[in-house]
Amino acid sequence: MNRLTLYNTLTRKKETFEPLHPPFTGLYVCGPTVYGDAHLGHARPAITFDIVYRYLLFSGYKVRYVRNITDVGHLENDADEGEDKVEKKARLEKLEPMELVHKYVESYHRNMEMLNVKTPSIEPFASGHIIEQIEMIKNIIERGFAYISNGSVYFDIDKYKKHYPYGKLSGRNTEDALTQTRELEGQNEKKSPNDFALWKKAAPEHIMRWTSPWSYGFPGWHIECSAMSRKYLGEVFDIHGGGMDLLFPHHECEIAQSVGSCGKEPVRYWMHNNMLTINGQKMGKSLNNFITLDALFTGTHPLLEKPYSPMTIRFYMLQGHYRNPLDFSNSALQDAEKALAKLGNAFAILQEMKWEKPDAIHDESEKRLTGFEQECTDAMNDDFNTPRVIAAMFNVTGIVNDFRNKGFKNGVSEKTFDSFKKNFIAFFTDVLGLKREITDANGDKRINEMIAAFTNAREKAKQEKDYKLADSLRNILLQFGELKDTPTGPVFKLRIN
RNA sequence: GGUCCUGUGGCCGAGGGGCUAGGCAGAGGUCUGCAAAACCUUGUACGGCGGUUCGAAUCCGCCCGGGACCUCCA
Repeated sequence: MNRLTLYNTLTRKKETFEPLHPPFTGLYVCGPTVYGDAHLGHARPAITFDIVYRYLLFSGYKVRYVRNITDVGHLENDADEGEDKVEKKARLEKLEPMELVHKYVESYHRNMEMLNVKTPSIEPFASGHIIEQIEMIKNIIERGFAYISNGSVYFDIDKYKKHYPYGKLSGRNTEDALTQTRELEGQNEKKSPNDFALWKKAAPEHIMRWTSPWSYGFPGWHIECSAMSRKYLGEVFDIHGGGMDLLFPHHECEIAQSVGSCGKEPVRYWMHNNMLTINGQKMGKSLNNFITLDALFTGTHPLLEKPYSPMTIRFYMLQGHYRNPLDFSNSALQDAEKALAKLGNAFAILQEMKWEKPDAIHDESEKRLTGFEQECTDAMNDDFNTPRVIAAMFNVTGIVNDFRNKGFKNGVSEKTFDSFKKNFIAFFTDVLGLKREITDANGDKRINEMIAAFTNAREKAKQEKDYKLADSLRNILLQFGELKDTPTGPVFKLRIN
């Protein structure tokens, strides 16, 4: 049996994955705070953990995948002061907070679907779990790790540190943080600047607020993940994922909250994806280089030379390892676009290919196709190494193309071919979640007729050696898809997206 | 300043003490009305200086460069 290993941020080592209750396993990933359109930065963790989810399923696990939506409590800055992000944006857009949340959740879902990111098993909203959050805060207070101050509740880091280690995930100690922390206004409610809010008393103008034992208010930013992961995955669960930027303070606080409320370490394997840069530069609001996914797909951002399809983005991200930084540039994306087209071409050929009895078995091909599955699973088992899976796939495209071009004269055995075909298709579609964006136009009869009219007209022009007309007809067709002249006649495939 | 990551051929990116990564571009070729596409063949490499070792791109030290978090960001 192949063993999956993954890099655990908690131990800074690759570890063998052993779920608590096999074959069941729980995966929790920090989803977006929905106050704007999803951008490239949201795509990376979504795709990274989509791969984790897909591969766990592929490996036979029964996975419960929880990815939350944060729609309350995430403040404009992390000093536990400032405005709620959702509420501020709602005011700017003149919408009810719930209306704004709905709008951006829809947009997020649409983008994720385009990227072929599978829907999680559960997608809980922070605002839908206020009661669970209040209960958890009560637990923390009962166990003495939080205090009430002016209607707000804060986590008591100093007290917690007397019993449990704080900072073990992010590898930092609070003494350093203390000396580095700036003086921030409104921190007088806290005993120590390291303390963080579990519950905030709402100002009178605050719309999003709920009743609680302490005040009419709202939950702090970190507590929703602790409360919801516990509710759906239990006090201790297998994998928690998110972006590296969430390591501190968000995930560190999650651990403190869970341990503070029940004494148990909540997460067995912490996984973090690395960040993105654009043209070698950090993606930041002040730099105005945040590219929304919609802008990317339509090519409307000034930094973009052209639109890039969702599959190009997905493929590009999978060409790099999730724990390394990834730089976005026009040339890199255009390279990826071409590479994916090539791989997709081999995939399409293979999909339609049937085994034929070869004159002779070609040992080298036989060997490589037989080893293909192992290469792919070895790569995936090694901390979800998608770049190596992709390399393994490119390594066999030559063989596939050879079969197509030269037939099976130097072929492989039926058993080898069938199992290879099955595996290639499985890794392409199920594990990597790729799909071709070019398709046979077999859905709409009228469109097929129109395409046939164009291709037939071009063939006629070619026969009459009216190449000028033939080329202009081809140019028209190329605007809508892919046209290939094959020995058996032209084949047109419509582009979707 | 603190904590951590990283430096691979023209470019992007895996690997990680001796065993071909892969892609894009470049060069040559097949096909073709031409072109494109597709396909085939093919260089160039591990930031610098020391050390460990029979052997280092891979381990260790120092130096130089890039980045992340510590402030809103996925």
